[in-house]
Amino acid sequence: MAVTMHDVARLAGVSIKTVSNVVNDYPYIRPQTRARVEAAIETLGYELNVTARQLKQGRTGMIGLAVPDLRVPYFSELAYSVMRAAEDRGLTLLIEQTGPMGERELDALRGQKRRLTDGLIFSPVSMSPDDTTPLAVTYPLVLLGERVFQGPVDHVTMANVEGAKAAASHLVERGCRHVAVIGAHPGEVVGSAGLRLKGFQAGLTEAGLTPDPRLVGVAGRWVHATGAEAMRQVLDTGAPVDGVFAMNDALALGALRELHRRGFAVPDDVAVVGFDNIAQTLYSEPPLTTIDVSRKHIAHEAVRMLIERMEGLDVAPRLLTAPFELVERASTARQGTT
Amino acid sequence: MAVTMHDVARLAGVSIKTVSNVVNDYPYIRPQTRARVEAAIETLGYELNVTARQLKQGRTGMIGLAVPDLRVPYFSELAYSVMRAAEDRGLTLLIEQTGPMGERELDALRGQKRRLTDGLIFSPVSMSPDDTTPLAVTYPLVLLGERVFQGPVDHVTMANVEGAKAAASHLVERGCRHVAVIGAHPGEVVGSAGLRLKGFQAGLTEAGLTPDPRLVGVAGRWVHATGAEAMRQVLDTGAPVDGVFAMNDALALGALRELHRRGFAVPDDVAVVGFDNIAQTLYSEPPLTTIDVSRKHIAHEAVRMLIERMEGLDVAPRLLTAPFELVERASTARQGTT
DNA sequence: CTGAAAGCGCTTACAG
DNA sequence: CTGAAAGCGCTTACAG
Repeated sequence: MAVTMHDVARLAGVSIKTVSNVVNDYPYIRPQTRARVEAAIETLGYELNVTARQLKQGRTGMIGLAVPDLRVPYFSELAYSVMRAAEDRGLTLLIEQTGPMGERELDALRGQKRRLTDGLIFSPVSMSPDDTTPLAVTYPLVLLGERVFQGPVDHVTMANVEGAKAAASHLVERGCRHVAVIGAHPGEVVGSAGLRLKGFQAGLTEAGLTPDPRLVGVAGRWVHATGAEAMRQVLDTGAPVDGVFAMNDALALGALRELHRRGFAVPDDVAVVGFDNIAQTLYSEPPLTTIDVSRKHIAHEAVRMLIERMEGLDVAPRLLTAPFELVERASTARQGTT
Repeated sequence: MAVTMHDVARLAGVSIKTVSNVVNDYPYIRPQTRARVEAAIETLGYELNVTARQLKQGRTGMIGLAVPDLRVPYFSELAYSVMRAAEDRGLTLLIEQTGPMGERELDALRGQKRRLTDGLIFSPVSMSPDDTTPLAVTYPLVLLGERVFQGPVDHVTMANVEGAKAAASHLVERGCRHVAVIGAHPGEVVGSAGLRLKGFQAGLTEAGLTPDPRLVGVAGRWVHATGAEAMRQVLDTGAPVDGVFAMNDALALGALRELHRRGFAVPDDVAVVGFDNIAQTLYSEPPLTTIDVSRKHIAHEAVRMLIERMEGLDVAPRLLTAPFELVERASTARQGTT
């Protein structure tokens, strides 16, 4: 078997309590005792058995992050940020995938992995605001992302309405008069699609423009392919288009591709704004203006709230809204400034 | 405290051994005993304590995957594939980041997380083939990726030379005569940069072309920005260019951008081939021809080899080379076929 | 500042 | 098919 504290204690001539004290940086240890123990650890190549500590302490030091699909840049970048935030707080992050459509969300919520973590940060896709009962769990849980739940848990969301409104305003200020929106989910009002549509239309209305129903492109999933398809449908209506707000960057990149295919110049013929500020928007042709919702901020706050719950904080569910920022790039540059 | 096996045993009127048997699907249990135990589990809401099992069994059921940076699409797609492969074998994957330049590779190799996993799949970036001593570890380890190590461990690599050669041949067959390569690391011969350069030049030579030193673009890191920069430098030499092989897709997308900026049409003026087949190559403008090295295959084989080592297989270090495939898209379409 | 000892909740030979 | 019991390797009051 492996070297244990008992072996170290024996060699150092102390009790295992003292070894434990040294390993855990307990302060009041006589320097020479500490030195003897450390020498013994070195000699034997002792390493703490984390599992035994976990069993005794009733904690694992791990937290879970459940996202739909790591292949989607938004989620891999989110995972990056949450992992960094967790490390900053001395926690290990266990990433789990719930499937592109959230097929395995219930597994994540109540599966055996929950016994491996002290809490969960959960980014839902398929859960309906109508049925929040699966969220009534007995462990610390923080919800992430775009849906608004009245549920019994803490929640970090983003400025969907305000961000979309800023995108619309930016396009109008730039001179656009026929602004399409890509990514709508007809009938959905409390999810990110509904909120971003609402903000977008508010931005147009405030500028004195009337939203044109022909310029609303529907896209169920928010990926490149559906963005191109929705752009195609909008253009096929024959309505004039000189600006596009896509509800996320993947849709925007798909729309960009369809615009190119049809011979539209971006930004001179059509200006485009996305949402999320994923890394590849820096390198699209042209680089994409987008709404940054600060994943770093979201990650940091989510970890902070989760730790508070893990430490026993007992207050009503909290809702935090991360700030946004419009990042201007070439896809909305004014003519002649490209 | 939580409900334990003892509580279940008491309620069901059996010993905890029997409860354990039921929980672990031990076959020979009298049906009515099993039913009583299952009823008790249901009544009490019992859940197995995974940590206690881990301590007793000396295994955690987790394996680690150490990659540099989840924000890089190649690695997030790799993580996706490895997680799926691990799940297929009943293992939980713990993803770790070693930093964009591999700053924390040694931590991953010998840090405390290694006590949380039964083995490690490690994708190194900064480790030198000259010093493989950090790889002489006491736990099951499988190396992933592009460097060739003579080290003491199993290794899954990809067809770097052959894939690059196929890319070069494809460009030549298509009619290119002035083919640039992007991503070279001067002086490096056994890493992926060296191998892909070698394969590329072999492809040209075999076709009777002479590699032009002005057409070798150096790029330390392989990201969009350095790809654009390397493309710029190659074009600035004034040498004619009608084809580009980029050593990975990120470089290719950066090069694509620089070509657009300068007014080159792709593929009509310059054809471009990348390497890796990351998802966004499907949606670039134009979609990118690239070398697919089958992350799914790599992931599956790496997990398989690791499990064999975890089960005690004691043979000499093995080297597996994943197959490749040239994926043709519009960035190398012949004139008139776009 | 340090020691002796209980116990976290399982699994697993060993018996029967 | 099932039970009694040891023990995985720690942490932690409790004493001193």
